[in-house]
Amino acid sequence: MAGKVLDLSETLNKKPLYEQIADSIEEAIIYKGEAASKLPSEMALSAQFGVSRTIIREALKLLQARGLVEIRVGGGAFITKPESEDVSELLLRIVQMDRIEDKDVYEIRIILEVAAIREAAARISDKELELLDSQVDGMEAAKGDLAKRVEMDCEFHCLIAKYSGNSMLSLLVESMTGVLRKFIIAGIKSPGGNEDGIEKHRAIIAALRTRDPEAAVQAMTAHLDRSWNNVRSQMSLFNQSN
Amino acid sequence: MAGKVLDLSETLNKKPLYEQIADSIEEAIIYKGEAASKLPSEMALSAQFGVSRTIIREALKLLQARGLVEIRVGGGAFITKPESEDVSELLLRIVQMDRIEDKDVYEIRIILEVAAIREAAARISDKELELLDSQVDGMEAAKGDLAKRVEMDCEFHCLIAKYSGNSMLSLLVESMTGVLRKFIIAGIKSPGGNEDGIEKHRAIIAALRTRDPEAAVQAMTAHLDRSWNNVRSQMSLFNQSN
DNA sequence: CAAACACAATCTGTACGACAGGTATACAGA
DNA sequence: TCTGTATACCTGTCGTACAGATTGTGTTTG
Repeated sequence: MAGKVLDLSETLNKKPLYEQIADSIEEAIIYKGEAASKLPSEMALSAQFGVSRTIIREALKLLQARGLVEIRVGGGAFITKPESEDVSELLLRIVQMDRIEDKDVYEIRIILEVAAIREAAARISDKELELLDSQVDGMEAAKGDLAKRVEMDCEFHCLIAKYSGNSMLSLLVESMTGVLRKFIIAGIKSPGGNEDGIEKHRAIIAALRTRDPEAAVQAMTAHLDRSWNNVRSQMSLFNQSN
Repeated sequence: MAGKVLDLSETLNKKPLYEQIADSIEEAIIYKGEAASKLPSEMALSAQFGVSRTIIREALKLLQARGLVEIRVGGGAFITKPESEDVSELLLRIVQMDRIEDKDVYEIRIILEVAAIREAAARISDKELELLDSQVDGMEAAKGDLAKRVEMDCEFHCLIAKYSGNSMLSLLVESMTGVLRKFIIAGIKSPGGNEDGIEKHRAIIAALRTRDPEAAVQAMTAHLDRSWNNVRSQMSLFNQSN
């Protein structure tokens, strides 16, 4: 009679406290949180949820890995939006652990970027074309600086995806870029790959300028096919000499 | 003169201990770990790395969120491979927080699945065609059980992606399925959507059986276009009545 | 008056100890 | 041989304590 009442909610909530708290905070972030705003301190959250600071910290670690918060030492936890970079990291791990073949990964690049440029060609503005121009100018200027050259190359392709007008497509292309970076580097390092790449990028812009989707697709396909050949030869060389 | 010697290693290692430990364990998992194998206990890791159990626990939380380990109460931490489900969760958060439009998301589905079926048509085996048949049989049998019907529908599309022979494409289609689930549900719930879907799936198999890529693409496109119309009308209804 | 410096409050990082509760293994008994 | 129980092991949770980083404030100085 005087026994404790069975708490069924606890029977179902097998999940440890730190996960429940993490999910609870995540929900609050997604539905009510503004980016860059500061979360209460660990002490405050501890009091607010009625759990120890340990739990709050472990929950924040989960959220940090989910890309939802950024924790600054001595500063606090700030809300951040998960980005394509987070997707890239995750995909990269899967690619490595599942030993997904290079050609399979590169083929996705072709599928996505061809789809992107097809849509971009029909809707790109003059201003956006100019931005692409200056991007290639930057690539040419950074011809000697591999890191910068690579970064601007990646940005070029991401820009086209952005100009497709499809945010999801843009997100995926950006995510794939993180996975593809090693290929892009190999392509630039391959004999003549640096100059050839720049030339092909200009051809892509020229095709876009005609607003003819199929011409743009063809220019992009030509670039990616050539690039893949360069990548393959460069990487097989690397593997042999390694 | 008697000032402390600058410790450059510490200058570079700005990252907190728990992150360093997490990265260290991650590297070990990726390069030397076998799936399902058990990690040392928190106490053992604590001693091994020379840090407190607190740090180990927080590091494990990071790895848990990265999809690299699964922590069982009283059992221990086990190595797991990150899966498409993890990608789905991440993409779903981004889609929600960035308010990416439904049509943009659905369009990616079309792009990926059309690419998948094009490759699958050229290489699918008789046995795989039979498996697709039985999958649709299952969908028909589960016509009344929405949850099961949805799951088998998703599996059907993932199977085709798998039969494309491209692991990366398969991964992305599976990941997108997690994001698209609400659309698939809406499509089935729309008037006639359930039966129509099953019929269209059979048409897809028939097209695949001819091994004609373009015929298969057309069947898939017809299905996805029709489905999208159903989804839109169903979701706008839902939104109005909500 | 303004700028730079110093101090104080706040917050995260890290460590240690303790106990509850879940899991699995090994041993004993039927 | 099978079953059930006891035990060792392991994660979950809590509390305290202190170091180090950051930020804001107030004072001092040019």
